Amino acid sequence: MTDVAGRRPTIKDVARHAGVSVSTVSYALNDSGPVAPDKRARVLAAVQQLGYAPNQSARSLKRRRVSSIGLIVPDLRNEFFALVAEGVVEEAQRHDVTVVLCSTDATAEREVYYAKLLRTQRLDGVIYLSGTGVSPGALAELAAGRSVVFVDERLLGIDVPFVGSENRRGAREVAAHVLETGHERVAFVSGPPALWTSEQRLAGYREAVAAAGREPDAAPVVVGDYRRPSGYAAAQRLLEVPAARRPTAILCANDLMAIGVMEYCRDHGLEVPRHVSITGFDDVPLAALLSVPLTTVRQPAGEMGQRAAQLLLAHVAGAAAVEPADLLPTVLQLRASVAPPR
Amino acid sequence: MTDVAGRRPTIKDVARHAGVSVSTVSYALNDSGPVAPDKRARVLAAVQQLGYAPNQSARSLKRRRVSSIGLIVPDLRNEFFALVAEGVVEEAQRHDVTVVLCSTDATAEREVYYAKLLRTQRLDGVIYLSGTGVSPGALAELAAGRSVVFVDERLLGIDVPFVGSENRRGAREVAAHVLETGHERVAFVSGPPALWTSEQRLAGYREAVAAAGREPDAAPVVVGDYRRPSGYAAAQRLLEVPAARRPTAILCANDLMAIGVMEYCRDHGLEVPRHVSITGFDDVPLAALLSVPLTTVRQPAGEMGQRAAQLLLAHVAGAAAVEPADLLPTVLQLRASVAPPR
DNA sequence: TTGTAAGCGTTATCAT
DNA sequence: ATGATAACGCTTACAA
Repeated sequence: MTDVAGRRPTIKDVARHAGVSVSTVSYALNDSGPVAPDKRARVLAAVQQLGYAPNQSARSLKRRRVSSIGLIVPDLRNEFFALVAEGVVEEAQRHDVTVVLCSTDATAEREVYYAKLLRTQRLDGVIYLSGTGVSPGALAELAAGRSVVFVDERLLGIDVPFVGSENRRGAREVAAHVLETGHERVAFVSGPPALWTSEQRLAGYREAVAAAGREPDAAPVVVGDYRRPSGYAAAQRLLEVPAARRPTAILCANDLMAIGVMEYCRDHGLEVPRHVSITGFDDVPLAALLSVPLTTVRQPAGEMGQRAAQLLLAHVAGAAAVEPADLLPTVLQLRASVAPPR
Repeated sequence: MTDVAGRRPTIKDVARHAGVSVSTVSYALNDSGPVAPDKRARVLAAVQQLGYAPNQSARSLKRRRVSSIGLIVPDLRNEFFALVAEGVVEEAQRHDVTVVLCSTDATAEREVYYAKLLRTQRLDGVIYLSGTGVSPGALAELAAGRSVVFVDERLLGIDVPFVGSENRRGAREVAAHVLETGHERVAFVSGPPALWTSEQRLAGYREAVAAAGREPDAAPVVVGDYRRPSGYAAAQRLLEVPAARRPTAILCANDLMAIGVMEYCRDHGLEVPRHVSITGFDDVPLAALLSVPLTTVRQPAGEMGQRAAQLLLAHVAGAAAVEPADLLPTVLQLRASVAPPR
């Protein structure tokens, strides 16, 4: 397959083999210059015979770009992030661009580690799904000069392209739905305070409560962290009170926490939705498959990833330009986990 | 932050700034040669001031390795693969090695595309989770000379390091459990025929059936494809028959198909496990959260990813050597989806 | 149309 | 201990 022993063939080997110069080979392979038909054929044949593949490092060094982008996600085990990642990879593949996967476990430490790493790697761009909301020097630096697109989570104080969905409207709608169903005492389990999505979803919830003319006191908020156990803990705090003060509906800032709440209910003999109605946010595939299918708000996860990649690649690879993207629409998913109280 | 306008600082800039030669800078930064303490300090200061970060393309070109590995997965939306991916990324991070994510949607076409791509990229190695079992030229070529580790799915006819679990024993155990529970008419929904895991799990099932002294006829097999809809379809075929011939237990070659079977049951008024017992394979996190928690076989997904990365990096980066890895143990997870018949 | 040669930014060899 | 300098393999003026 190769004809040179030991090392992989280089463009020089191909040139020699085809009896042409290296530039001709390069021209032929990249369509970057005129090449006589017969020489082109000889080049292609030589490439075939030698099993030649250009060295990307050399190419990147010369071209000053690496044809790959970074993808920073908090945790692939959260289906929402997995869906976004699939969207990104699919779009990147269309442009023969490679995706470097960085999973941070939602820790600031690892987010910073990767921000630095990606800077060193001189990637063409980065798609950033923050799990912490922290915006320390390293991240600002990452964004500086480099092409970065934030997805899902928006970092304040940095002016960077962003792809997200209508968190606020989604939250308002699902809350309004619950209130219209007749619930008097509702509660909200929010995400981590520093995050834009947390803030937006909470705001939507409060708007709905206000629009329904309820006292804010009748709509308490417990702080969670978007993970399942925090939903469980929140349920404990909310439900271990005298029945008269117990909320009849618990709205959660994401599906994972809603599942945590459901687990608590199951463990403590509370039926959903008979005793407690529950809602989530994201509509992960799992949501519809739960013991009690979860009423939630769908974010177009795959599309978000895809659009982010389009946006980035438009900057980077001169791909077709894309609208700077407003907030993508969310869709209310009505399922069995919400019913009138009592 | 940078002092040269427009372009990013190079090692030359650092050298000039620190008043030393480029080789000294290189020595200082890589601990690859002797450097006087004061000069080292000056170099570090210059690096800091200029915000210098070495150009990876140049470094890779020179070093002849890129410090990154490829990860080919069928689909991150399958939690099992997401878990493996997390394991890989975590281990890679420990060695400052970057992971290039390739998601193939379990199509041979995309598997081949990525196999070629990774070859061109001259990655240091590839971790390969096949979703098709195809082993055409491109893949063999990928494996040739390159460091490749297969995970979960083993490709026959190629001698390559492999990390997997005891599929056969796991399947045998769960099947034995179901049979011991008293089921007379059982059925199996297998994975795609070409895959090693399919074949192993089917073999385990058959062993258990034989060990229980049952006629093979009393234990039919329906072919699925490891995806949810194929489980649904299989259930339809198995359950739309006269009650007397209907299996009382359906064993599935993975969790996703088991979920599909459950959906069918839900849609057709069949209670699990009262009318039908169901089992899966993988133990994805979702399995325990289903309306009826699923009896299944746990594969140590994260650990598999981690070990694969260790194995690969030992080859590649001279990391600590690792045992060539036998099959990792599986663990039977007994849950509510199995009960005695009737 | 084709070839020669000058970089791209590192690393590492070899003098000093 | 330090510094020139020659690769690494490719792209792309520029020359022929």
